[in-house]
Amino acid sequence: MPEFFHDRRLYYTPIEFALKHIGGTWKMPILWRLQGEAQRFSELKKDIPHITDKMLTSQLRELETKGLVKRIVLPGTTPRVEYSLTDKGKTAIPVIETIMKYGFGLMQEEGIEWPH
Amino acid sequence: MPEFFHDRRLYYTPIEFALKHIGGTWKMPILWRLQGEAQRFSELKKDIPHITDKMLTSQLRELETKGLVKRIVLPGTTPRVEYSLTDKGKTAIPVIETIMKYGFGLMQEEGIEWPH
DNA sequence: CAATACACTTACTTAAATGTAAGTATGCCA
DNA sequence: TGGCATACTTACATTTAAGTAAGTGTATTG
Repeated sequence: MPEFFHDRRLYYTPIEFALKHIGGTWKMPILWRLQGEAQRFSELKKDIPHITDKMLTSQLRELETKGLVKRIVLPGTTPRVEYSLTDKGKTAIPVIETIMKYGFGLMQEEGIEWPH
Repeated sequence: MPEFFHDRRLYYTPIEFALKHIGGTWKMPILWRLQGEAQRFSELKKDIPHITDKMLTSQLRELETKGLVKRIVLPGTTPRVEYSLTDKGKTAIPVIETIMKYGFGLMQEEGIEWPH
């Protein structure tokens, strides 16, 4: 049977497994922003329109749990937390790029404008 | 605002738009099987473990509506229907391949065996 | 001393995706 | 004539993802 259990869940395909890591509304947009420099919670919030505190926190936690993102509490009095990609997280970037380009292509076919 | 309406729905990113076309549990596995030759409903059902009639029908309908799949009723008495990729559908294949390879990579890291 | 910034958490609700089970029309085959 | 195959549809239940609203603790700023 082409299927497997992992972490109390049954997967049918490698695709499903991949999307468990980077799928959903917010994970890819978050990972995408973490290319290059580490970003603070508040910076991610500013950069990703519509995301709520709760979604940003929960998605970052899941990405951390899966080892794609690293969380670093900066020293100091006021809370300051930085998020960055791990090596594992970096391997997702070309995948995201492929999907994003595909999405842009579909948008173009539909005549959808994207504010650049 | 980097966002747009399409078909009564609000999208925030091209990624979301792309996954509306090929996302979910079944769409990519279906599209993947339609590479090469056209496949009959019953062939797809046999090839895709765990998929139900209802899921296969609904996902094929959505893919048809979005123009990725073509549905052809074969002449004859008994119902015989063939599904194949449109040109638009074919552009999804390299994207799926990328995601699938990424999924295999993640599985390997986790030591998950895949019956080949 | 009150207001604000930051990075969260909690409880609850809504919406979307998926699954279960059964039924349908047509015609063929034994 | 009864059972089976094909390609569906329908009604319903469950599961998962996402959203809403409010609150928390610490510390700085005016």
